[in-house]
Amino acid sequence: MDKSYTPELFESEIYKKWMDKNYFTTKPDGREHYSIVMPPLNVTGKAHIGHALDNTMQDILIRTKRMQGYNTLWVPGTDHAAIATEQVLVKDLKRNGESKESIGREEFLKRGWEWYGKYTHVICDQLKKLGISCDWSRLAFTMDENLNRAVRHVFCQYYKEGLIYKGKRVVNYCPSCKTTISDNENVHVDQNTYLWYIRYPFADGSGEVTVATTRPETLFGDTAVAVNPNDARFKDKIGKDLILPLVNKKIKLIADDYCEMGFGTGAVKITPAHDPNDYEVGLRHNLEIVNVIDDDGKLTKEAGQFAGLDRIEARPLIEKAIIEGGYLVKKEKYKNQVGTCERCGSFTEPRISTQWFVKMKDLARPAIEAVKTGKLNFHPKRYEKTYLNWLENIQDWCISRQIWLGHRIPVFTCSHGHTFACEEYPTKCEVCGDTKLTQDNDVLDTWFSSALWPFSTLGYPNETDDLKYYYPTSALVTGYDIITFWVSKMVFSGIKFMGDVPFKDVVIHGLVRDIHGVKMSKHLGNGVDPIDMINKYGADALRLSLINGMSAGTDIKYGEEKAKEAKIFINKLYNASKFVLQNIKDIEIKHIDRLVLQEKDKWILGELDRLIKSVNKNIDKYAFGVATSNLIEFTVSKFCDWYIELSKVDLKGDEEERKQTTQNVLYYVLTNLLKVFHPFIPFVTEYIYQELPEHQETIMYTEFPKKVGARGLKNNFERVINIIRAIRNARAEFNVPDNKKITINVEIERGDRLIEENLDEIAKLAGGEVCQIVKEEPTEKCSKIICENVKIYLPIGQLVDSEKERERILKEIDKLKFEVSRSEKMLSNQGFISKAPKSLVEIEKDKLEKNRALLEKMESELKSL
RNA sequence: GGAAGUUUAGCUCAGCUGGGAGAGCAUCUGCCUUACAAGCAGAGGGUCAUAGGUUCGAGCCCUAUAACUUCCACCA
Repeated sequence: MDKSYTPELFESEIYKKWMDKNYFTTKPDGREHYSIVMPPLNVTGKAHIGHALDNTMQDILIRTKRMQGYNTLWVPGTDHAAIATEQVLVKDLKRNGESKESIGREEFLKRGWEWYGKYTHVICDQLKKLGISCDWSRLAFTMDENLNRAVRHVFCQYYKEGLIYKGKRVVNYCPSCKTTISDNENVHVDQNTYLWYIRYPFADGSGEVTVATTRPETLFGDTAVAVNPNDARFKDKIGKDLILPLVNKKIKLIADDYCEMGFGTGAVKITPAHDPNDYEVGLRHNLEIVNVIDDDGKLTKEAGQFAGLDRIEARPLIEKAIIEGGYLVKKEKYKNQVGTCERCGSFTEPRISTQWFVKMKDLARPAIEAVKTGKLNFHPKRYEKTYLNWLENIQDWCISRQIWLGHRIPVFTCSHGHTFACEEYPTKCEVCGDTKLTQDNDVLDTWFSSALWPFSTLGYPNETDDLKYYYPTSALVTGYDIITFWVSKMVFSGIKFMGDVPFKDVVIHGLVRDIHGVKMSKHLGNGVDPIDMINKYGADALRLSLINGMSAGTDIKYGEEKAKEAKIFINKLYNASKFVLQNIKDIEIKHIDRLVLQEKDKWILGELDRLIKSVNKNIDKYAFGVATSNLIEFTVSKFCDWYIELSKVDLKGDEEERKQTTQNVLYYVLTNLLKVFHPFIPFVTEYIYQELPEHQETIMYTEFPKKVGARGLKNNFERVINIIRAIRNARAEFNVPDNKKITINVEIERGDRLIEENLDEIAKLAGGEVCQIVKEEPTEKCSKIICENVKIYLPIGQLVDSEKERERILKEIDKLKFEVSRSEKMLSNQGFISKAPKSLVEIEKDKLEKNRALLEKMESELKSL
């Protein structure tokens, strides 16, 4: 082993070995399965730190379950991320003076495939560096032919059942991406703008109505003004004609409940083409629908002189015209929220258009039930609310997108106007046999294919063995940001097409933010590149730094510092392992139960047992952060700080049996520690494991420890630890430098074998030349400590300052007095005696007794000073 | 407008079914002790956001308040 921990020397080599040996691949067999499908990675660009977190969590589960003997399948995959990819491609074309239209749909798709082919391996290679143990032989892509088939199959199924329909709706439209986007992708941002109050005069000259708007440019699309039917101010005016400013068109004043009486001016302009509510109003009142914004976000000819102008640039010009026409009543500052496109950030426009929809109500119901009945569980549970709230208020799902990349809607129309959906490309019309067919131009929302992910990747719609065996999957690990986007869609799709939930547990994690808690973004340049971290600190360090201290479902503040810290810890583990290995060369490995264990051995094994139980429990609870902090705590504060130091006594001693026991315990503890650590930091644990005597081919397939296989571990070795601590404390207090070895004299009660057997250990760890038993206080000047029923005399010569000694004892006495009075108070409380658990009362009584005795001793010490 | 989360040491955060406030980093002191100076030993540092309540007992449970964060939502 190298002198210090250098992950770059072995990580990629180990990964290659794992891959070469096909350790990650699996197929159905007789065992119980544990399966996860990886949230598909976007093939745009590179892995970010969130991917690292998400996949590390999955890997922890998979590796643990694999070691526990399950048949573990982890399906990796990528997503075509249509809108984002299309944007990149279009930009590329533009650079070469080309466009989508100029090269045509077929050629464009070809380039898309080329692009995917080129970049898929980039992100996969990055994840491989992370050490994740998914079955790469099953790498799926949402656009693969078999997944395509699943999409078409599902679409047609919906279509046949009448769950898919084409309809007119006001939907969010991004003029920059030139496509419809879903409500989810429409991000509301605060905006400081104005509210324009505009006067709409009655046609007959009998006054006017003032309306307020934040979007004056939509005025050209107004086809009515609405007031509340109960509003006394307008009651007698309802039905009269108003003159639409600038256009000079007559529109009616209508009454509709949608208009709230107390709000604004009491009158609202109705623009059915550009506002979903107005559209509803329009339907009720049979209003004309006038579209004033075109595909490019420019005003249409309806806007007269403003036609062809960008809708936002036109705003001040329209304002000017309104003022000049004498229509502006006032303009006031106003804060509101506007929709922006999640991908490109430009303002979206609500626009009436014809789109494909999935009827959601019936699909949502069983998905809601699944959570309510506990078939599907969120971890942490509070995210059920997000999920339920969304499903319970579900709107029909707009699934059509006006782009080219993606799954083209499998709906065909013949020249006679017959329309039908078809799974495979049809040769003739289903109705009339006409062979002149055209396919719908739109493609499906990316989430339509992602919704099928848990079963499409397992072979659906074929009834494959994989599907029978691995579905439903065991857990889904993802961020809370896509619960509504994705998780909910998988659930209702799974229930609908597979008859069962797609997974039993949904494990939610938070977002990785920068160290100040700000969302990482390219724009701010505050992102931490996981590959950078791996290169600098190793994959294990990156993994550990992301997981350690993480608490379920909450955001993580992350900075490079954390990876550095993690590496420092792993270095510690590495060095401890090196120490063990150096000291167990050529030993005969014995089963732990066959050894004659000393008290310190029992102590560390007892601690190990507690650790193993805790790690098992916390992995089951998906509390990985707790598991790692227990692991680290054990490694540093139990194993390294104490046991390894203690072991040196026997390793260097001349009692062969003791030495062998110690060696075996070291071996046993390290082996088990590596195993329980393996799911979290797979590389270094494999690396060290391979150095151990009697190792197997890989640590990956060793049994995950459940408990320590030795009996009678309970003991009170802690006494020795406390004594050592007390001596160290006293030394520090009297400024005895660590390199000054002293004689430690202990006066013990008769038959205190624990102390008798650990004199060398006490000497070694407390900076003693020697630790010896005395019958009474030595004659030379000593500092005296009472601890754990042992009197300790430290002959530290001139350094003993009787004033200091007195202070020290007084401090001790104060503490004891406080403790005693605390116990007395508790025990004199009738409520406590009668209501608290008996064991607790007993413990308190014991404490009181002990502390009283100790206090007495200390006080007599003080007197003797 | 609705909902959720957070508030604990200078910083980043743990804290189990309620039973004596914890870790890491930072700071200070002493040590290059034969696994590790990327280290070891020791120390200081907290009105657990505020105010009530339940309880023998509250960081933890309940109610209200404040600040911050996030998600959802079509109010001109």
